[in-house]
Amino acid sequence: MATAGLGRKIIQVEPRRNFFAQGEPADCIFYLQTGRAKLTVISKSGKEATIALLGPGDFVGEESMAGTPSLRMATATAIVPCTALKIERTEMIRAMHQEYAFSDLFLKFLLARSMRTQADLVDQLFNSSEKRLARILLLMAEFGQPGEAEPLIPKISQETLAEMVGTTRSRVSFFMNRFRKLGFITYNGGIHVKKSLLNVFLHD
Amino acid sequence: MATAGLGRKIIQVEPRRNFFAQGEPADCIFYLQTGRAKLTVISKSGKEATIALLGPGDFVGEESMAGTPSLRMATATAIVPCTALKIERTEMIRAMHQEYAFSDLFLKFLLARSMRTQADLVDQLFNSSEKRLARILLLMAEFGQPGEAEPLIPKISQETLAEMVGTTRSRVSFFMNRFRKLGFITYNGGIHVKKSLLNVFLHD
DNA sequence: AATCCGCTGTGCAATTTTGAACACTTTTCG
DNA sequence: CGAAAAGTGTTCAAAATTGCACAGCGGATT
Repeated sequence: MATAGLGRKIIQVEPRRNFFAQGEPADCIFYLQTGRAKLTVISKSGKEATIALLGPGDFVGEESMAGTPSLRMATATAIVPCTALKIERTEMIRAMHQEYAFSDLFLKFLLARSMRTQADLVDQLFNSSEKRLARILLLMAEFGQPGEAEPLIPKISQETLAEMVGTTRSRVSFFMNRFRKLGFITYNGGIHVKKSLLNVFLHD
Repeated sequence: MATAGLGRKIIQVEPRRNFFAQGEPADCIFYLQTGRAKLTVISKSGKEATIALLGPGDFVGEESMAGTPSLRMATATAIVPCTALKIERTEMIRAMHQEYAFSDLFLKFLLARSMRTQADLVDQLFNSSEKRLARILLLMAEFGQPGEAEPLIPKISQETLAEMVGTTRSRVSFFMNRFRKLGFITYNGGIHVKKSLLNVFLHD
């Protein structure tokens, strides 16, 4: 990052504040250094869906790098205090042409993101909402503290989970209790996830 | 393409034959020059889903460009006779570092694909299967012959449509007839689409 | 302490979706 | 050609999902 000469514009974003909002012109891209953020979309009918969680090392707002000046397709919101580099479109293009390492970094990110989104789509096409909830719980656990056997998922409302799974809150509540009875999760000031059990359930 | 020195390995793929199949090692990428192909995924339970249609100018098999040698996440199948460049991973990396124009081309493609997949995911999260079918019909019409007022969608089975929409064939049959009664489409050796009407329906 | 407020656990009726049938109609191909 | 295969229109009961509604349960606010 430093060698690419991009260390200039560092910004801070407080929880619940936006990096940008759906519909705004997309003229810059962010590189998240610390914190957690989410990407959400709002439908015409007012429903909200969370389509991605973002952490350190993620780029936010790639749509700005597509050809013609376009608009933000989603809203990026900080969950906890965030630090990020703000990079103008033109500056980003210059950096990518100048630094192999940097363009490789961005390319790898884009590929990873694209494949993850594709996996989400497949999940949505194939699985029931119960399986999808199980999958999201596993992903969130991993997102929190990678590698731990029985991670704790910070604090997240069933409403938000419902947005991510693509279902209703009452459904999430129902499944969460089922998972609890089955011993897949424990509620103890946050959600503890038994990865092994959940994994078995997820893969049939 | 020519300036990047990639014009060597041209391959032909006949309809119903694969560029590659889900689970195989991913060591090369294809650049589709002529023809039509589709990307499908098969679930553990044997269900099939079509997650993208591919045409001239599309890259196929980007997963091979992700860091560590990985596996194909989907199967790419020719729909009509296809001509494509086959590019080895290492060669692709070299070309991208050597030619700005080429790396820009690939980057734009990746961004477009990523955004399209994201839109598909959002569609899946928000809309009913009827709306999703309407959307797929519109996209397919545009994919066939861009710009025409009342395009004809080549030849596609309800089974395939169902795979793309993420529903069952009987449901597709039901909706297609509804659309016909409402004048959104006509069956006349292929499917004629009244874009204006379908658009109105889609956007509430 | 009393109140408000957001989140959660439940119940239930209405609606949507699945999955599997069955009868036809086209296509494909030996 | 004629049989086999593929595709289509339609049912229908079973299952999953939605959309509400309402009650309890902290935690914060005054």
